[in-house]
Amino acid sequence: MSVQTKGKLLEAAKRVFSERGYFNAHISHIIDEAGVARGTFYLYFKGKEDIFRELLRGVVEELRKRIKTIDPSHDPAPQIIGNVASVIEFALSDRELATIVLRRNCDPELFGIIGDFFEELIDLIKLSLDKGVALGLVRECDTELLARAVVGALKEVILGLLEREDVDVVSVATELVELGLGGVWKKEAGR
Amino acid sequence: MSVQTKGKLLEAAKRVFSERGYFNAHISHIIDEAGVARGTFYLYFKGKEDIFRELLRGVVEELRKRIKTIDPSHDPAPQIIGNVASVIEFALSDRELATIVLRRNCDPELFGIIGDFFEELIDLIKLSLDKGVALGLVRECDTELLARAVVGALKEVILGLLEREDVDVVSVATELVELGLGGVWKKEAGR
Amino acid sequence: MSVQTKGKLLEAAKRVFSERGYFNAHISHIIDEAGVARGTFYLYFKGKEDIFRELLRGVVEELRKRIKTIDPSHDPAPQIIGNVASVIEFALSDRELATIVLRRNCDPELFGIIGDFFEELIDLIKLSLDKGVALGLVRECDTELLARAVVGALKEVILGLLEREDVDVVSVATELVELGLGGVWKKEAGR
Amino acid sequence: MSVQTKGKLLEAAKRVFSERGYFNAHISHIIDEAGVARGTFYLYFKGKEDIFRELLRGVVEELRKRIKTIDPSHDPAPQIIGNVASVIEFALSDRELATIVLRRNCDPELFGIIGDFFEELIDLIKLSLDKGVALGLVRECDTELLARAVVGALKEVILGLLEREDVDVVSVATELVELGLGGVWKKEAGR
DNA sequence: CATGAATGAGACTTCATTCAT
DNA sequence: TATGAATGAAGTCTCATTCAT
Repeated sequence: MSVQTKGKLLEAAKRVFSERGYFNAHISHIIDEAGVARGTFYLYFKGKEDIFRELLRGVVEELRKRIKTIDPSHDPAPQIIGNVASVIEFALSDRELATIVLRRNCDPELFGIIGDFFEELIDLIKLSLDKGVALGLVRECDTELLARAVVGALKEVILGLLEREDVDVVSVATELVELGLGGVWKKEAGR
Repeated sequence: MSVQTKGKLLEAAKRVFSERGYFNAHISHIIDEAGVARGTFYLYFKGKEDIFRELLRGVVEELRKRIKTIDPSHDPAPQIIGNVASVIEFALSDRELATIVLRRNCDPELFGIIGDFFEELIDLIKLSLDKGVALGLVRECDTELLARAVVGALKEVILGLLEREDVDVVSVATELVELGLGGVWKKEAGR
Repeated sequence: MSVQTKGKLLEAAKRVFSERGYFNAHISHIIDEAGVARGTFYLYFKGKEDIFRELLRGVVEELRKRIKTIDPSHDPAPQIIGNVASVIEFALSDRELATIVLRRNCDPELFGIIGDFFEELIDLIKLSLDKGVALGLVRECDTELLARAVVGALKEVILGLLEREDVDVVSVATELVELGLGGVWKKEAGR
Repeated sequence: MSVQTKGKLLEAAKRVFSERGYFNAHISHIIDEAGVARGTFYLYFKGKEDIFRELLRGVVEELRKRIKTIDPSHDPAPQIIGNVASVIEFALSDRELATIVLRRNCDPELFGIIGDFFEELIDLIKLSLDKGVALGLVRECDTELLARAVVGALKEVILGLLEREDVDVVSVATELVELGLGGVWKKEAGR
C-alpha cells in the first residue's frame, strides 16, 4: 500500500471528476492522469464509486471543521461572516473539489454524503434563526425556508466565484451576510 | 409520425430522467415506461440527448413566459412576489421536470439551455437591482453577487418544496422576497 | 398491380444500387427515390434481394441477345468486333446498370446470375478459340485461360469507359479485338 | 498489446472477409474465429473498417515489391513474364487475401487503397507501352485502353486460378503475356 | 392499391473489472 | 506492489419487414 500511489490516484480522480463529471469520468482517464497501471487502481479502490466517495468524505470533514458555532454573547454578524468566509476560502483553495461538490453531476445516491451535509447545515442555520427569533433579534419567519434559501444562495455564489480570479473573500462574505441579515432595501427608505 | 406516441415517449422520458438522472436513464427504461418498441423511439428522437433537450426546451419556454418585467411606477414588492410565486407554481405543477432541472445530474453541455436561462435570469435581477440603486431604493451593493445569491436561494428552496405536499405558494414567495428585500433582522432592532 | 409503380421502383433501385452498392442501399433510399410509401415496396417485391435479382435478370437477357454466334464462313474479326461493340454500347446505354454489374459490391450468391453469365461467355469464347485452333487459324494455347483473359479485359475496359463521355464504341471494340487477335507487337518487328 | 492476439485477429479477419465478403462479415465472426472476446477486438482495431484497411495495406505493399521495372536493354518478354508470374504466385500464396482483393465485395471507398494500386499499375503498363511505341517495338494503339485491358485480363485469370490446385504459374504467365504481345492468331496465318 | 407507424432482431461499441505474470 | 491484456455485460442504434387502416 503505497501512500504515494493512492495520493496520485486521488489527485488524478479529483482533476478528472471536476473536469468531466462523475459519469463521463472513466477509470482510464484517472489512471492515465495518475500515470499508473489499470490494475493498480483496483489495489487501492473498489471501483469508481469508491474513489469518488473518498473524495467527498474529505470535503465534508473539512467543511465541518470550518463552521464554528455562533457565540450569542457577542455580535453574531462578524461571526457569521467569518464562517461564510472560511467556507468560501476552502472552496477557492480547491476549486476542483468545489466544482465536484457544487455541480453535482452524479448519482444522487452517491451524493448522499454531501447532500446530508447540506441538510445538516440547513438545520444548523434554522436553529440559529430560531434562537434569534426567541431573542427578539430576528423577525418572525419560516426559519427552515430561510435557512434553505441561505444555503442555496451560498452554493450559487461560490459556484460563480470558482471561475473568477482574485476574489476578495471577506468582502464577498460580508455582502452575502448583509443580504441575509438586512436585505437589499436602503434603510432610510423607511420600510 | 404519431403525436400520441411522441407524447408517450416524452412523458416516459420525463419520468425516467427525474427518477434516475440523465446518465442512469437508459433508452430501455424510457421505451419500457412508454410501452413502445425500441425502434419506435428512434423514429421520433435521434437519441437520448435529443429527447432530453426537447424536454428542457419546453421548460425554458414556460419559465420565460412566467417572468414579467417589473413596472417601476408601482410598488415592486408585490410584482416580485408574483413572479416568484409563478415560477414556484410551475415547478410544483410538474415536479418531475423541476427535479430534472434543479438536480441537473447530467452533462453540463447538455444542460446549456437551462444554464443559459439561469444566467439570463441572474442578469435580469442584476439590472433590476442596479435600477433600484439608481432610484435610491436599494442600498449600494455588489448587484451581480446578490442577483446570483437570489437565484441560488430560489433554486434550493424550490428543490426543497418538491418533496412537500400542500405548499402555500404565495406565502413561500412572500417569505422569500421579504428575505431578499429586508433580510432577517427585526426592524425595530434599530439596525 | 400498377406497372407504373413497379417501374418507378425498379428505376429508383437501379439508381440507388449503382450509387451506393448493394449493402449500402437501403429500402428507405429506394422508396424515397421512387416517391412511394414503405409498404408499397413490399407489394411488388419480396425484399431488397428480390428487386436486385430482377434488375440483374434484365441485364443478362439483354446481353445474351446482343451476342451473335460467329459465322465461320466469313471473316471472324468484324463479327467479333460487332459483338464487342454491341456489348459496350449496351453498357454505355445504361451506365447505372453496368456499374452495378461490373462493380459487383454485393453478396457473391446474389451475383450468381451474372457470374453464371460470364462463365457462359467464357465458355463460348473458349469454344470459338478451340474451333479456331482446329481450323488452323489460332495458335495452340490454353484456350480457357485466354477466354477468361478476354472477358476480364472486356470488363475492366468497360468499367473504365463508364466514366467517360463521347466514347467511340466501334474504335474501342476494334482496338480490343485487335489486341486479342494480334497482340501489341508491331508485325514487321518480325516476331 | 500482444502481437500474437493482433495476429490471430488479422488471420481470422482474412478468413472471414474472404468467405463472407466485407458486409456479411461481422465482428462476431471474426472474434469467434480468432477465439477472442468481443472487447479484445477493440483493443487492437477501431472497428471493422480498420482491420479491413490493415489487411489491404499489406497486400498493396507486397504487390508493389513484386513488380520490377522493365530493363529496356534486355528482351522485355521474359521480364514481363517474370512480373506476371510473381504476382500470380503471391495471389496463390494467400488465396484468401487474393479473394478479398479480387472479389471486392465492399464499399468502393474502403477499396480505395487497392483501386488506387490498380490505377497505378494501369499507368505503369501504359507508360511501358508508350515507350514500346516510341522504340518501334509496339504498334500504334490506344495504350491506356490496352493497359486497362491487360490489368482486367490478369485480374480475371487470377480469380479463376484461385479455385484450382496445382497451377503451373510460369506457364500461365507465359500464356498470358504471349496473348498480350502476340495475340491469338497463328503467325503463319500471314496477318 | 397505397400508406406509414410500429416492430424487434441483431449489429456495433464501450468500459468497469479481473487475473496471470 | 504493479502491470496491462483480456473479458463480457450492457448499452446504443439500424433497418428490413409487417399490418391495420
